[in-house]
Amino acid sequence: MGVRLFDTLQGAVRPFDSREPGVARMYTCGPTVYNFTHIGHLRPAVVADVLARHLSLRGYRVTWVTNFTDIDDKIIARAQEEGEAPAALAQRYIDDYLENLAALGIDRIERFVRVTDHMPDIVDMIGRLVAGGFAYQVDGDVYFAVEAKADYGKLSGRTLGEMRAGARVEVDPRKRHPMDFALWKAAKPGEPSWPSPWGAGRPGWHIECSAMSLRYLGNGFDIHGGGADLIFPHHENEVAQAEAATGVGPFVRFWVHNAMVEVDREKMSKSLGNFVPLRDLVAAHPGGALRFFVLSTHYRKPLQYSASAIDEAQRAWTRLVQARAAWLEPPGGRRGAAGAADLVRVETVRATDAGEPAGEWPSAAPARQARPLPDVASAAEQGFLDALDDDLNTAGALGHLFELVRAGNAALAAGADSVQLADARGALERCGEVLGLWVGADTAAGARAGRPSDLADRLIRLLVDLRAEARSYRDWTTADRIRDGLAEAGVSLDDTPSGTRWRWSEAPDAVPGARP
RNA sequence: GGCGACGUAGCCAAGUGGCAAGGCAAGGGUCUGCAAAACCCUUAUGCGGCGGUUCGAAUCCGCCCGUCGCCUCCA
Repeated sequence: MGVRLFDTLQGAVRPFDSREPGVARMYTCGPTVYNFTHIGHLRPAVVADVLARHLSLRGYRVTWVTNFTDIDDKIIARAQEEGEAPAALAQRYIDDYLENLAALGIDRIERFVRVTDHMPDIVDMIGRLVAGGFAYQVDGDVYFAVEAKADYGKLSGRTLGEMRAGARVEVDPRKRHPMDFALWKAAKPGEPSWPSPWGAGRPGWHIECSAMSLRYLGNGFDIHGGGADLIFPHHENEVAQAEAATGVGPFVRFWVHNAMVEVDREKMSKSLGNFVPLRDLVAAHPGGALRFFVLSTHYRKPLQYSASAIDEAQRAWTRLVQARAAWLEPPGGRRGAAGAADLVRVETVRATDAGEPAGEWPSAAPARQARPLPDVASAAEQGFLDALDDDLNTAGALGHLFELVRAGNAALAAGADSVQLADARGALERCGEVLGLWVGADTAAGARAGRPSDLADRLIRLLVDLRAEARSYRDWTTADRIRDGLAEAGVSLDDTPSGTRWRWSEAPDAVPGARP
């Protein structure tokens, strides 16, 4: 079927086709770095990361560029409040953002670009706009003339006449049209500035993304992503600038926008002050669990944030992680080969895709039927990938993943060993990897505690063996003491008919030393 | 006022013309020395409301109610 994506400009899902076959070029708008990153910034990054991973899987070489807006009015204002240089303040929050990306396994970004590193590109582009009659100079400022671009408003689906100019901000009387926006702002005394033909100043907000995306990805690149709150005016203005400057459209083939993260049914945002710093969440939850939370809702629907919603997501995520661990190393090791095939047939109520007579509606639910686990696994993986193809339907994809988990766990409970579970385990591993769910799953607790994991593994194994010995003598006091002590140290034990398996507890609170 | 999303179980959430996925929570059972984990069973004759189209509607159309976003801070 191929990948299909919703494009904001056309307002519909359509098949993804890139400018150059086999290559997908993507630009996402990063944060303005004047405050801590919150989960609202995380959402577009996770969505783009999954999109990048999925496109790679579907055979595209993915180039992904994202930016930092590291100079603007808010940064200057904050820096003055804090008595700090704007560049230093920006760097602090860039570091915060990068740390959070790393904690979440967002590792497909090929290039981070900063406004302050691209002044020549920006000045050059503004110059072209002025020369082309799309921009004009007033004092030391340069404005884009929206009336010079006949299709202005096409991305956000509105016309100049429909907009209430000045509804929230007083209109600058020097502008020719109220909607005209700044490309270049003259520097006030004491502000950072860069030279330009119009005098010392700094770029307006929108021009940077046009200039940098054109430089690194070329005109007509494939995907431009970001939060839905950027559609107007930011992306609208980007389109206008870029198409005015290049004279050739379209600037971007697919505009991909995620809906907002909300708190108490209100958008989370830095300006409303209702945000939770991402670093706090990262300290308390594995990256994979946070990704699960974001991906459990389709990216074009609002996502309600709450602490309990995160906890619920982590519990669900833990189910995936535990299945993955259990299938790799069932405690009993090898089993006899006799009757092995029966162990991996699992009950399933899902109707098979084949077998329904065409043109006839089934009148009753199909009877339960046993299917070989490898078949269930490949069907689940297929369903998972089809869901991602369908405009990145991650919530639907997760449904398929849990069906696979139930089938695999059932086989495991019936006595299947790691060899018999290999297909299911492989499918689970691959699917989870596309969503980046295994971040923090393996050694989360151990690594946080800063313990050499080899040593910890050996000591824990020793205690588990001692407990097994105590249990064989029916010495329940000693056995329970070991189990309780390990639990306190963040290690959970799973007794099964064929032996005991241990794992790091997913609750970081239980791990001494996990927090600084 | 304009433009655009959205409303599915106690909660979260897929599904966009033909059997209402999945998860969390809850209850019951199996397993266990007791637990935990895992497994099995149960939980929406109904998808915000009212009309309409259709053999058939959560899905298409109309009206209404409600929530959210954008209309130069924003991911």
